[in-house]
Amino acid sequence: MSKKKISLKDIAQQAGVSTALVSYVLNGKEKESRVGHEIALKIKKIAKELNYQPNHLAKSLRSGKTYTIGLIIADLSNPFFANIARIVEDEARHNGYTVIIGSSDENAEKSWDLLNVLLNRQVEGFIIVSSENAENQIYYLKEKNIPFVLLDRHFSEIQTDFVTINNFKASYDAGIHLLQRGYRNIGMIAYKSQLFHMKERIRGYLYALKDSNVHFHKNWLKEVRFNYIEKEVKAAIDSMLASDLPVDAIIFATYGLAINGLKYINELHLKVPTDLGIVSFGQAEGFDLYYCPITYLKQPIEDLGKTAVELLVKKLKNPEQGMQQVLMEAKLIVRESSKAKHEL
Amino acid sequence: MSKKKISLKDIAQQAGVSTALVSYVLNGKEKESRVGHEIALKIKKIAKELNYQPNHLAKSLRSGKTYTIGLIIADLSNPFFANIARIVEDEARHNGYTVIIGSSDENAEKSWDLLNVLLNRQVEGFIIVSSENAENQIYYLKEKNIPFVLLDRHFSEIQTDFVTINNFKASYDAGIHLLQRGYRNIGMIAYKSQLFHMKERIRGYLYALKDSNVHFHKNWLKEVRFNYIEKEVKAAIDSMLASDLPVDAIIFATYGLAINGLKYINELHLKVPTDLGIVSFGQAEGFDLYYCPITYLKQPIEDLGKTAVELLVKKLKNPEQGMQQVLMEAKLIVRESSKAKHEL
DNA sequence: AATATAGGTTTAATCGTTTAAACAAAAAAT
DNA sequence: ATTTTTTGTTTAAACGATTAAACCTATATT
Repeated sequence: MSKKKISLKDIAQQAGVSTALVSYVLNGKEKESRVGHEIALKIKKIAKELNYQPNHLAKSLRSGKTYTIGLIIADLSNPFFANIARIVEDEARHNGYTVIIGSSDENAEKSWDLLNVLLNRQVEGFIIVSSENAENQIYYLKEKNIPFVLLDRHFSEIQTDFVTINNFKASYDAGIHLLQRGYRNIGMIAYKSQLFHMKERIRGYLYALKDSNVHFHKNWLKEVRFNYIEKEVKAAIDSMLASDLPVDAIIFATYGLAINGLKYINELHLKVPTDLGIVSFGQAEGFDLYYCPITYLKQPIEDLGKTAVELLVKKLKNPEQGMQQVLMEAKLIVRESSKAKHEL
Repeated sequence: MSKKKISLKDIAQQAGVSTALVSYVLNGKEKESRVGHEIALKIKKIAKELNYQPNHLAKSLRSGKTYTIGLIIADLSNPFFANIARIVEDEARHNGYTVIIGSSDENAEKSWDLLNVLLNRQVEGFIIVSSENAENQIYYLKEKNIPFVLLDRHFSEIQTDFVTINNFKASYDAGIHLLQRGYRNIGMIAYKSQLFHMKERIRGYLYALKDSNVHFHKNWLKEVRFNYIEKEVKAAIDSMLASDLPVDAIIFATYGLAINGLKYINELHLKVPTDLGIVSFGQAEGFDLYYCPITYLKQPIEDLGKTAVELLVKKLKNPEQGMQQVLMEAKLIVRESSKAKHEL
């Protein structure tokens, strides 16, 4: 049934010429290589007839270029990242690259695994949404001079190419927004993480309070562990509310935290925004479904993904390309959950 | 900085032997090939020292096996599919396979593109969450004898391997559930689609009514177009409610439909489940966030993904492997949105 | 007429592996 | 002391493509 794969040789045989000619013609080098017009036509015809599909492996082996990039995603089950993956794959393909995606599931060890599998596969470069404790992997890539671009998350202490949003500003904006709307005791729930973007989100929050002369109460900031998210978010909220200076608004540093937090807020029969104002990072349909649409920081997903590909491709085409770092703005989408206090 | 890649040849040189020996040793064939014990150790040591990483391209070219499978996903931005992708990638890697993922975005043409790119890349087989109108692609693969497994969606008129849930039964269960809870005028919003799983969901719904001797009112079933989902879902709901036999419950045939529908139901200030009982296919955090947790059909995501890989790998290892078709059960997770009428 | 140039095609090396087959030397069997 | 067997190693072809170089032949230039 399935006839064997057609190779250059098969075409050459049918046409009664050497494989060299076939290669020249099929790669559009008939001019430079002065292939006879007749024979060129014949070769093309036969190639079409046999439905010739070049073997990418052979091409790559010979040329040293695989036109493949590795995409390591911290958590593919997160819709934000899944969307990024979709964009990256699409954009890369339009640039002639194929993407191999792996989800590290926020686990540095798995990330190493993936990195090695992909390197074995001769990927030319990486786009990485890094997980925590993966610094060594980044250093490794740097040392080996393997091109890569960090996406969404980067490390302040390692000089690399990256594309992220300005997390400090985004968080700062969120804080200022709530303050302007009349909220005073603003809490933040973030992940306990060494990752720079998370620290920036916290820093932005703190500066918003500071710049507004609101005295920060240490009980307002909660850092929960990824692996205990459900339990610890609950505890965080309990604690924030039980304090002598209970919060009247919460900023969630990620979409996942918000989901957990809002669920618990429902359980407690607290009303948003009457009892608690809410702003969250990330976006997802879930926020639209909440009885009170959530104010959130919208990240330019498409732009982030496309730019990451663009930078990487630029670097692959030109190894001399200098460091490229892009910061984008997140946009605060204001909705019901942060309604002005005086309107409540 | 980055020293050139280490090849078998380099190791052979250092050890003062031929590449053949190195290959034997590094592939654990020292026994069969009677390699000297001493030299074997030496080779291993050098390989480790130089941190030798085999070139997968060369291996594949020579052996004809790429240990790569293509995963074509109808819509990677859908969390359900993103999760499937994550599972498939993980499971495949544990079986020694690498996955190249592409999102067809419910577009048959893009799906063709992907298919060809992946075939060029010499993938050994496919796992496909098919989009509509992709029958020709399936026939193509069959004709070419290229192994593949359809996942989540399959075509009733094409004999293929597949792994899906029993959509008829799931939908039937949802219908019966609502009827038992006292709802009488049950509507369904589905996609207008030739895809078998969608037809099955509709069929299950209709049979649930029939078997319960509830007369089906043609205004209760709405099929909306994917590309006009927002507008048409609204129109569907309006129409269902305006009818002389207005619905008191709705089954959404997919997660995406539910999101849109629930948003609109909020806009209309209708209360779930008092005004409208709800059951939906699919799962996502969004459902938990709704003021009234949504009753939904939970699909065994992990099982689906793993089984698809399993079937494909089995087929790759043994081309004689006969047709494999697996139907799994979706589980109805009962929550507030379908509360018994008499308890309201 | 001898030489240079252009036109058209083939040869052969190469990329990094694998592996059947050939080869050589030592050990065992005659 | 031969022959056979075993053990250890190398050779070389193959996978499917690319491409510099070599090679013809015919025409143009001197």
